[in-house]
Amino acid sequence: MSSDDTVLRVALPLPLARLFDYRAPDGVQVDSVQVGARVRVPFGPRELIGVVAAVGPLDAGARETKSAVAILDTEPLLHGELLESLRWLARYAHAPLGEVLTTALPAALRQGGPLPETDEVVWRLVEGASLDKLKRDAMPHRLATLLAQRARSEDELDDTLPGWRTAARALSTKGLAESIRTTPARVAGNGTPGPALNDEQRAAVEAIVAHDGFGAVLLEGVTGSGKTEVYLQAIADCLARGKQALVLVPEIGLTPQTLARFRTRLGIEVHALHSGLNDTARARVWAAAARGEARVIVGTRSAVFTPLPEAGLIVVDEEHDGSYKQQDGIRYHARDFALVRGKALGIPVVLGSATPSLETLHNAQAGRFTHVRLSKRAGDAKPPSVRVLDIRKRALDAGLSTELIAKVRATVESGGQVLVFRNRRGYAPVLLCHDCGWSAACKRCSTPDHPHPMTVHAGGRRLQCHHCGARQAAPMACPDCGGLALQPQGVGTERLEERLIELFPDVPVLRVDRGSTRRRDALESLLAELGDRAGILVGTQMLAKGHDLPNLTLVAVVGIDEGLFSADFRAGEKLAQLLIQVAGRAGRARRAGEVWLQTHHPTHPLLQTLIAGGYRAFAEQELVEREAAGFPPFAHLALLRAEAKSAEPNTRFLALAKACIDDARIADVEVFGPLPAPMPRRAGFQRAQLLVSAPQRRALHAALEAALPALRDAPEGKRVRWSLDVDPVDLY
DNA sequence: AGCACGCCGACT
DNA sequence: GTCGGCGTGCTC
Repeated sequence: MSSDDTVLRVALPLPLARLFDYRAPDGVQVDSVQVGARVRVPFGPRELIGVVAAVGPLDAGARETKSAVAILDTEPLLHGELLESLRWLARYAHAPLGEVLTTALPAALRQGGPLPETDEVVWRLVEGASLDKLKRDAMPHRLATLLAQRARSEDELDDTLPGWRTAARALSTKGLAESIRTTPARVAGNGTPGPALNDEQRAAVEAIVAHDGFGAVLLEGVTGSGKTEVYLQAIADCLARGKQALVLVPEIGLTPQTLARFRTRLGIEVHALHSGLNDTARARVWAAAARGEARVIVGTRSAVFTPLPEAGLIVVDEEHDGSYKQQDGIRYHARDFALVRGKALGIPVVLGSATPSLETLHNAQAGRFTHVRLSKRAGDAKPPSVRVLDIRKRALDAGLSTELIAKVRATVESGGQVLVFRNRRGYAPVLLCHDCGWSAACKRCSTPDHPHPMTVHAGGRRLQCHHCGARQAAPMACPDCGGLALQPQGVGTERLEERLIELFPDVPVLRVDRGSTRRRDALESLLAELGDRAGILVGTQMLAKGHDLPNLTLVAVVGIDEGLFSADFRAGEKLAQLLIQVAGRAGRARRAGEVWLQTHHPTHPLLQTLIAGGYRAFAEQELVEREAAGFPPFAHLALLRAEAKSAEPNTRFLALAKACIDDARIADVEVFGPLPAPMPRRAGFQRAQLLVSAPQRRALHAALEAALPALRDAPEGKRVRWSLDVDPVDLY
């Protein structure tokens, strides 16, 4: 075949489920273009950056074929395992490859930028440099003294001597110091040895490093049992074998403390990937990983797309955490994709949690995962005692019972710290008119049947919708009856904070939620400021993990009752995980911890099971119920969502989808709906959904595969915004 | 997803 | 008389 008939099949960043064919640019041999290289191509009136997905013969019936403008990579940017895993993801999510690649690549590379240089710039003193002329303890002198010990990289200097650059320039002008570019050393560094492991931890490390090839290990360890020590030992072993390690952490788990601990213990650079990085920095870490220079990468969800040419281990910390699931665009689950990659790479994948997801527990019980447990808290820390406080018919003060207030008082008076957990931010969840019963609802998120209340903020002066973000001033008088009896109903973190400050004017009261802690390190500095002093923390689930608070002895859980009666089949699992995680904050040091749980439903089965038997007992029972009800992990789900200004296009489109799936006649596939979404209106859009369920993945995918082409072409599909979510986590 | 083309309302 | 609203159709 002549190469005139050979074209590049390019995946473009478009929601179109097909590839586009181009000829090689003028003067470039088609055969020299590699699959996985980026290309700049003309597309209608504009130009796009795509990735060559295949090089192959021109389609027989093809019409015009344009030429690509330029090939951007001589070596493919994506290749081998990562490219194949991403192809798998595109098939699994029923998403166009181009969109998957857009999600997976750092923005700077997606937009056609060059693979960044990853050479380190290292500063050193020139030979025979004399520091005598430098003013003692001035910046140049301090820098020169550091460099006299050994050469240091710019990154290292950023960490150790802020503002060093001016001094470096001065030293350079004086001919005392110079900078050189070097390829980062690949040696495993000299780590600091950690504490001796207990028997369980040692067994866990052995279970991980024993794998020669793929294997999933569920590391189920109670809070404070030292999971991180196990990760660190397994990573050290991985590094010693000359391999790379990838660690995934939840969105709020990537604190400077965590990184510092990894760095000192492993003794080498640890590359962080999180939402705080700019595009350039992100691309640099990606490049360093792709070149095998980055040996340890710690990152949040999207770090699962890091290339690992010399992979040795993947760790998914807090594997049950909801932030691993991407909720828009390509709806991948980082934990599941980590397992896919681990299998393709032939390396172990560690899933760690104190409260494993039911999916993971089920996999472990089915023998697909190795299950290791850490049941003892490290050191002499004891598990916290739990007390359920029945508040039926009790007077409450800003949601707090008299007993609880007394307990808080006793705790802070004895110098301890208290965490008051309330999973509702704002001042109050509802603004109510006591004269006529009117309550403030979000105009854009409410329907006549489903009013969505606006949350009261700023001590009662503002209203805010937590779903669409709408904000407005709180009305002075009731819009319905004109009465002046408007009252905030219920209690949010803001109101709790206000009341606790009044009750305890002598101790610091810190509120920690999305409203108070917008900046990444704000929580850090708040907690650092508090230190070991007596004080009260009020907050949402942001407080549920991370941060060791050794002096925290009382956790007060206030108002989880809404969560006990949610319609979502996963609500119980999420609540149980949250309660265990929050309770785990208490007493991580020598002082024994206590958890006080205020509820109107002390006999609720979830609470009873959780308190009597812990998460384990809850999970066992929940698995039985899920199996009986035919819910995951005993069935596989896909959710087709549709959104439109009015309800009819949604129903039409989803009815067509149902018909398409039914017509495919795949055994055991069930379709539920079209139904209004649990939140039937949001930001002015009517929302509906269709749930597809099958006991086997294969059947589910066959049904979707059969139905999707027709749905993409159908005119009904153009009148709605629709998306498909395979393995949905939230059915909202 | 963009972007162009294409037919109906309030402005210089 | 034009500027611009967003409906629908196409992109190798």
